[in-house]
Parts: sequence; structure tokens; C-alpha cells
Amino acid sequence: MEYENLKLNRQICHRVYAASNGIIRLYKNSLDKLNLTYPQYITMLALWELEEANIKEIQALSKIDGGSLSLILKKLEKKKLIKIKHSEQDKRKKICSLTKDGLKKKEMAKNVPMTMLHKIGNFSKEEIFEMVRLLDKMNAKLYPSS
Amino acid sequence: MEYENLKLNRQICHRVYAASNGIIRLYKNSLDKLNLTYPQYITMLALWELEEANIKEIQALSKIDGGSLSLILKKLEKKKLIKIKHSEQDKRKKICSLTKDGLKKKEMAKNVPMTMLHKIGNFSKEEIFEMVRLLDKMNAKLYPSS
DNA sequence: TTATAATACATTGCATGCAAACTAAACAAA
DNA sequence: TTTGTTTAGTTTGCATGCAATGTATTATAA
Repeated sequence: MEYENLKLNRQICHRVYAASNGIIRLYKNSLDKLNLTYPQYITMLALWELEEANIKEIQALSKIDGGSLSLILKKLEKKKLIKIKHSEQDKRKKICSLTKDGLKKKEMAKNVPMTMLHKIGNFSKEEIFEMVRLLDKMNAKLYPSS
Repeated sequence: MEYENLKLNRQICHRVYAASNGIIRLYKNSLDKLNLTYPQYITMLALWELEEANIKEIQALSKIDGGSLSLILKKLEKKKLIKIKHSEQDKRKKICSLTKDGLKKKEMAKNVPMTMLHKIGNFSKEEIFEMVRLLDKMNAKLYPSS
């Protein structure tokens, strides 16, 4: 059939799209308790890991685009979870770091990943490993820089 | 380490999120030529498949939420790709169907799926099959109704 | 039959996602 | 040094994504 490839159940892309939206929706319960949206949570994950970083570094790790990140960081600053200061060496750069509250939130978020992993399905270790491998292969193509 | 699970490279969810955004960005080139955004394209895929359907049916197949879909369908109607009429049997329902232009666009979109599949990586048939299986397992949990 | 609940959509408010345009600072070449 | 260019971030405009609210319309229970 000429149009067979256009059927939705043939689309990997649509599955990823649906999964991503579904996962974010599922996170909402846990993240509401932390007073974080999903992209804000991803940004905090990056900062909990880097501790101190400029925006470009956060962008590279979080894979959130600069425009969105700019706004997200401002909101996190307003929530007093992070501090933003200008770099002395390079005044174009801004350096983000955690506040005490931001670090405290890390403790509160400790169990979120495991909770979520269970919620998205009963995957075996092998399945998770394979899923990670396949998604990494895809993301390597989608984000050539990183 | 207590916080090891919070590292971004441990997150399946973040990989899916990054992949979804990356894929949509990648689609843009192809979809610009069709004058469709990604969600509009997904909606058209659903209608090319269903030919005629009410909003709830489109929602079930496309997995786009009702609020967004409502607006997307209006835009597709404005582009003269679809027609929207009220159901006679049940006046709450709206029936969407393709116009000639909408059907013509199907022909123009014919090769988009294959083009995109190549762009997201060199996956073997087995890898694609496994990816589909794993994503379907996840989406079954995320969209229990469908 | 009438009050009540459920259903199908529409609308609203807020938070991205993203391309494009813009600003300021650092670099590089002539 | 002066000019042109790259880099780091910001801002803007448009299109979702989504929960919550609102509105008809239909189905149901008393």
C-alpha cells in the first residue's frame, strides 16, 4: 500500500512524542510536591550534578535550549534555589550555583527517579539497558555537538 | 552514593524528553514544506488514517489532549485541509473530515516517515522492532485508556 | 418526568520549545 | 587600534501541553 508508512502505528517518532508527554504528565504529582515543573526539575538535576556552571554548560547537559533555559533559571532564582552572578573573567558569561534551599531540595528529590521508573512500566534490567542504548544512539544523532 | 540516581545520565525520562524535542526539531525542515507544525502533522496522520472522525477519536489515536487538539483542528480548518461539522445524532460531537487539499497533502507527505527514520539514526530492523516494543510497553502504562 | 450525573468540546492561564532577532563582550584580522 | 566576527545570553512571537473551568447536550436515576 502506497500510504502504509503514514499510519501512526508505524511511527517511532510519534511513540517517542507520546511517551515524552505522558512521562512529563506522570511526573507532575511528584514534582508538584517539590514546587518544580519538569524542565525546572531537569535544570536542577543538571545543577545538582555540576554544582556551579554557566548557562551554556547547563544547556549542554540538560539539552534545554538557551531561550527556555534563560527563563527557567530566572524562575529558579526567584524561588531562591539558585544564585546567578556574572563571571569576572568573561563578562558575557553568567555563573549559576545552588543556594542552601537548592541543595536541600536535592535531598527532597532523592527518591523521585526510582518512583518514576516504577511508574513507567515493569522493565527488566536488560530492557532498561537496551532502552538507554537505543535512546543514546538516537540522541547522539539529534545532538551532534554533545 | 546517595544521590547517584539523580544524575542525568541515569534518567530514561530525560533521554525520552531530549529525543522527543530533538525529533520534532528535526522534522521542521520537512514539515515547513508542507506548511504544518509537528502536532498538526500528527493530527493529519490521524485523519488520513481515519478519514472521518470526531475529536475524541482523533485524540485517542493521536494522543494529543483535547484542549490542544481543539485549537489545532481550527487551524487545519483555516488552512482548508479539513472540514468540521456538527454531528446530527449527537450535537455534542463534531465530525472532522478531509478536504481535497487535505487529501492532496497526504500525497505530498508520503515520503516524510522514511526520510525521518533515516535522519534519526542508522537503526537495524531488529533495533527498530525492539524500540517499538519498549515504547509501546511504556505508552501502555502512560495511556491506560487506549 | 425531573433532577442529577456524565460526556464532548471550548476556553483560559501558565510554562515551555523554538527560531529569529538583538545586545554586549571577547576575539581576530588587517 | 579599528573593524569585522564569533560567542554568551536575552527577548520576542507563535504554537503547543496541560490542568482547571465553563457550556451545551445527552444519558440516568429516582
